[in-house]
Amino acid sequence: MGRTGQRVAITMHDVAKLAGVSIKTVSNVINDYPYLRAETRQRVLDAIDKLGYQPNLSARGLRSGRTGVISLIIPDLRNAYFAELADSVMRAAASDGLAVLIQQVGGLRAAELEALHGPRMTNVDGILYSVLALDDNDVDQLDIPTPLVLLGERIFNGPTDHVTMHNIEGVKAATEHLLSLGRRRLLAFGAHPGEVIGSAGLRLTGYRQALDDAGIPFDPRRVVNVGNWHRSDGAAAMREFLAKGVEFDGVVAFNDSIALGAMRVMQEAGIRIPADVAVIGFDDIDETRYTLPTLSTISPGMEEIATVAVRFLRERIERGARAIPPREYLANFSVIQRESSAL
Amino acid sequence: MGRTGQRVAITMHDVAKLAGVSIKTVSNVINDYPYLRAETRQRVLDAIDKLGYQPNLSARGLRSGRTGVISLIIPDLRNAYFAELADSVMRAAASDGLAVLIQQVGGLRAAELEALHGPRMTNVDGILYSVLALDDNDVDQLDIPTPLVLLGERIFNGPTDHVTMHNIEGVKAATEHLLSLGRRRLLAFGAHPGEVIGSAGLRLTGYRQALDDAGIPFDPRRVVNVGNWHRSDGAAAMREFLAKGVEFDGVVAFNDSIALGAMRVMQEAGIRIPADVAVIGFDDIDETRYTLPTLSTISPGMEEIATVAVRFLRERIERGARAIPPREYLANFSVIQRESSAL
DNA sequence: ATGAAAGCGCTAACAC
DNA sequence: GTGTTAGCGCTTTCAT
Repeated sequence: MGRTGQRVAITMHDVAKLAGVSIKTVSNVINDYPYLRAETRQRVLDAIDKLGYQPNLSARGLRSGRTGVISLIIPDLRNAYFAELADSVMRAAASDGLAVLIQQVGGLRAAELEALHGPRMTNVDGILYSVLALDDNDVDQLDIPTPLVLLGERIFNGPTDHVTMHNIEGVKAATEHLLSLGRRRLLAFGAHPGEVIGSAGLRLTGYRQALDDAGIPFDPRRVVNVGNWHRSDGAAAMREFLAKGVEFDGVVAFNDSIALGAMRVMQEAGIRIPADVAVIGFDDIDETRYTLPTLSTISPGMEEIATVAVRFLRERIERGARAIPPREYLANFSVIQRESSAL
Repeated sequence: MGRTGQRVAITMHDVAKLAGVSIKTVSNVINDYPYLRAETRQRVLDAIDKLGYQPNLSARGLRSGRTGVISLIIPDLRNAYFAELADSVMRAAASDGLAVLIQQVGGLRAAELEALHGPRMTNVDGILYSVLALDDNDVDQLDIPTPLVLLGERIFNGPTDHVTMHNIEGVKAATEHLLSLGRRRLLAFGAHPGEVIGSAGLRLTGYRQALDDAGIPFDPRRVVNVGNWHRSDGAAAMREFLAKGVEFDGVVAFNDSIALGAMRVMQEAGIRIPADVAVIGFDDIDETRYTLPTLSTISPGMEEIATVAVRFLRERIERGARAIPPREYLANFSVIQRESSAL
């Protein structure tokens, strides 16, 4: 069959014959083997050019065990956060000559396991896995032969590298920012009941720490659960919360999307932002710069996360999946003040 | 070397030995060959299970010429439109058992050509190509052995399938919608000077047709160029346009992102939407449902585009890249009226 | 209904 | 510096 979808493919053999050398020499040229006569190399290069030869990546992958492809497991590209993460990862990977196979798993446990253990992993050099459905109890599931780097907050102390953000410190800083504006009745917006180790759990901890440090009593009525973290979920949760009549003058939202959904609902209800309620989000997705008002947020250092994650993965690919002890990396964050928390 | 990154891999041989059958029988089981004794099949299945065998996709790809991977060439995932397109394509592909390798080319000509002609294409069964940098003059570049389906507007009458949207009719309907509100001084927002065949050119044509049909003279001062179609470009273009002092009471934006950027700038300038200026966009990206005001738009039938494009590509993969004459498919669109063009 | 054997295109030992 | 050869793990004739 030969090259995908085509009946006849040009192989190294054809190039070798045309250049009057052996197939090994062609391989040497392609792989930049240094000890080649310049004239030989040029003859091979000419032949490659003339025939339009392209190396067959499946064959190379089979023989060498390297495909030049890494897989990125994420819940959902419609979530702006993950779309931006994917973009950053692809840029970082591209500069290492790696292609990225994105696997959307929609937060489904079975799909995440399939992506980790299914046959597709025989075809990629490594996996970047943004954990959502698995948690600390599933650490065993991460013991796979393929080089693996974890993103996200659900699993710490796994058998491999983990690159993530300062969740607690970031939300603590966000909360302190609203406190510094004189706001005292702050919503923790985006909690997941009972969760401790996921993003929602950590961020709630950051919120509580900031209140504690400021000597402000924690009021559980001001903890608002938001199941998923899409805009629509934030809107729905805020609608429901407003119906309860609990007073508040600030919103610490656990991500930007739900902050924007909530902001929209508050504005419908005649609440002025930031005059009546100050709002801060988390993620610094692009659209926070263009909403009305623009949204203050925590920039979690996504570019840094992507770069480091790809570097860690490349190191594991090159030196062996288990050759490096597990590493933990936390990217730097910063508070971005915009109109939604202006003075 | 064996399975990626691991020194020892379990192969069909191991399974065959354990099950006491030949390697061919194992292959038959895996590929659902029907004429197998149930008992044999079960014995093989048990052995697969026991050993944790996974077929090596590189080997299968080399031998069969099928990798089960298609590539999606798009400019940029940070653009919500393409993120949503990628999501839709991946869902459609997943239901056919295909994985998707996303290649971000950033609208760069060299990168698009590389994605079409580079070695990576030997590793995928087919390519979905959202054209941005190439145009009608590059039709020859599309003559590749890999099955190919085009998306977007830059190239018509190529040698292969083309799945796209009703650009002219969609913007015409958008324009008519604002006209039906009594608005007469409408901006065509997002033009590309001199472009005819791209999205911007087609959409401008739709705008002009609607004006012509309504007997309203075309005023070139109300055609606003916007280079890229990101939010920030829309904001910048609107800022510049407002400085000119040309009056207007409606904006027909050529995509949602620039509409949102422009809306934000108009609101800063004290313009009320829709009271002073009605706005309609194009694409129906998710966030148009949550902005203030929500954005009226044209829904271009993206789900349909993704489904049909994947189906066309699958047909070409199965029957041969050149076995089917070129097809053209236009998805259905609809006008979505929201607050930005409320009465 | 199952087995034997060839070979997809490449890389990597090992010669020379 | 360059050529020969084996073999990665699978699918696919061809036998039986």
